[in-house]
Amino acid sequence: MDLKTLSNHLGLSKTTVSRALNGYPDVSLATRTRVREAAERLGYRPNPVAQALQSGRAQAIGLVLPTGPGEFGDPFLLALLTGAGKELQADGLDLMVSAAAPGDEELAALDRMISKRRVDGVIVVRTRADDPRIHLLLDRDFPFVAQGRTREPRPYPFLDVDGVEAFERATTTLIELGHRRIALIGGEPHLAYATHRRQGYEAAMAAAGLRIDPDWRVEARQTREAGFEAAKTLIALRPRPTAILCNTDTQAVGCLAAIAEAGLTAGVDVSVIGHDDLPLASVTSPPLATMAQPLPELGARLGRMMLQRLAGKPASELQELWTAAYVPRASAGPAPPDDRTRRQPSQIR
Amino acid sequence: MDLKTLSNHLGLSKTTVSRALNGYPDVSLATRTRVREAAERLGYRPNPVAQALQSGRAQAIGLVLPTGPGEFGDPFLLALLTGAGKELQADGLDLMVSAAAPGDEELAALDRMISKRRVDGVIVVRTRADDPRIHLLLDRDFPFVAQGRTREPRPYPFLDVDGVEAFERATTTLIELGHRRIALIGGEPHLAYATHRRQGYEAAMAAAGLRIDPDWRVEARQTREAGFEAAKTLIALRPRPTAILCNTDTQAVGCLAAIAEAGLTAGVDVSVIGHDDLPLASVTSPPLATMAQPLPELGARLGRMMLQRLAGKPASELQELWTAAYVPRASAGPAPPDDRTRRQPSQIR
DNA sequence: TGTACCGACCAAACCGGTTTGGATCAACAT
DNA sequence: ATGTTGATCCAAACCGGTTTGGTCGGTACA
Repeated sequence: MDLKTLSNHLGLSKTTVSRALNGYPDVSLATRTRVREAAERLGYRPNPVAQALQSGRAQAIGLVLPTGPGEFGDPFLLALLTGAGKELQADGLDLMVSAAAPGDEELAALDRMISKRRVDGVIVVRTRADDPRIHLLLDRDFPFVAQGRTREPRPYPFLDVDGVEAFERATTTLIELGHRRIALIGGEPHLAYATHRRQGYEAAMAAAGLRIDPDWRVEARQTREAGFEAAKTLIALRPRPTAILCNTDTQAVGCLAAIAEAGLTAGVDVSVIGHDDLPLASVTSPPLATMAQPLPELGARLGRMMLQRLAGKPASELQELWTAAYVPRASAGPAPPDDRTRRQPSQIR
Repeated sequence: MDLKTLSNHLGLSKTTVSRALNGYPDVSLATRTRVREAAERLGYRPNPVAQALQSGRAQAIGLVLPTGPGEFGDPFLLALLTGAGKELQADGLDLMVSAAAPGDEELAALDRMISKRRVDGVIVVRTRADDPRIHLLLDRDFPFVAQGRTREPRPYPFLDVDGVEAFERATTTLIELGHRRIALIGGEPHLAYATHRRQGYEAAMAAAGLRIDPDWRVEARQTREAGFEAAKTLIALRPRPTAILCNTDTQAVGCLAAIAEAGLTAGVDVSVIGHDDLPLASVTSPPLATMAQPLPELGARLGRMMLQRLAGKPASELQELWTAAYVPRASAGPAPPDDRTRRQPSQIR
């Protein structure tokens, strides 16, 4: 059922039928309702491909999934995608997904998407500190929204969860539990959020007047294995840190394994806090305390921001910073008593 | 840079340039190469929307993600999506993703996709025993491939991992470890794979001459909580089952928690085997033995099957059954000795 | 010399919508 | 009687490609 068939059927021109369906006022109300009823009854659906050709808009948003070896099957991304997809769908936009490993492959996928004009905008996920995707999109003046911030000075729309604040709070939480020797397994510095979280940790330590031993601050990749190795090094230090903050839950899981292997108990001898609240965080032993992001809501908001961007809202008004929630679990407990006494001798005397 | 500009630039007609680029033989070789070089140099890219309108093919494949409350952020789906996406991309097809909860919403999403003709084919994931999506697609004669089988009698393309074989093997493995009282936490019967896995369990028990106590076979939803509750019931039985097979890892994780709560040790007092090899399976305590599916390969194969289907290959030649791999981990250990002796008294005397 | 055929190229139609720039006609004003 | 105006409706152009059904000049064959 196409427009021509429908208009013949009604004894009207294509033009009038089209305008009637789109609610133009130069079609009489009577005709308008007659056309709409016939369209409904005959199950007429405008061909979106033809509409796209005419309007120049593809009615679709692109999303390139970074699926590197380490990031395989990340629940984080799927949740984001779901949230954004539903929001876009409500406005008749489809979601076009392409999977590519970070780096050239990913940039090529992005380039293909936008130069083929199959999408009207792009959602960039897992922004990196110096992100070539952001450069590409800004250079081409192509509409996009980013999940996360970069060092890019030009304004662009983003939605981020405040990593500084999150790790400030995680660190403060540990300090309030009596910890003084708090270590950090940070992420690789090219990841924007890794840098932010490190800054939050440093700020909270400084605010509490606690010195950070250089040995306490290590960098590791976002894998379980890297977390395991980094934690082993930290545990071997003397005096041993009583708490370890991990850049992500994935690392934290490796960290828990290292603690167990050393014959120590996580949450008792050494406390651990991660970030992301991945599904596995609640099933580790002990369950992992972590900073949670409201993933479906983040995705939904990204979708809505994309719509607003396409509607012409300036980038500078589309920049939001959300706050992570602390999820207390058994891996974060009070500092071991001997440690407390050593650091607070006045209370003993 | 569109076709008209390019042809003006070359002093040729749109027709000739189009035919040159598409390699028609009624354009002289000289002209053909000249056109191709100019197109390359000027960065001409045919507008896929215009091509889609003309050809009637959308150059995209649809995929509806079932994202119900319980299945939020399933790594399984993302891996599948990635594998399929890469394969399709190689053939110039994009992947259009829509997220919807199983049920009416999901069917509506599917209906929208195909009646809008925005996709040339559909990949159906997580097939259910009596799947309305399959009915819809077969009724409309719309090309698709399914991940998993249903009770549908009409032939259609599918790629499935043999659940019967997988749980036969899991059961046999437990029997070889000395277990005799083996219980099953099955999935809801409307899930095709749940039924298959149950059949495999029953077949292996029968083949070993072992009776299945009716109490040992319970059904539970695909959640951690349901697995926890089901396992609690099983553990309370006397004599207690020495091994529990779980329909999915998600349930198995709950099962492990129930075992720990009862003061028992998984892999020693009660062995557990799951299915799927989710990332979290390797970090539970103890690590979870499970049956693994080669997810990226499954996705890639689904993508290639879709291409073959579009190329006209008959459905009956696009039906594959793959085999899951057993991943031994500490949650599956030898049967407790007292149990063995009771069941094999001849060796004691 | 006529005509059949072939290689190389092209104008126009087409895909299915939307937009542009009228056309038609009744009511109203001058 | 003559414009003017406003309410309706429509033919044709357009979006950017592909396909159809040619044209045109030259060579081969009878």
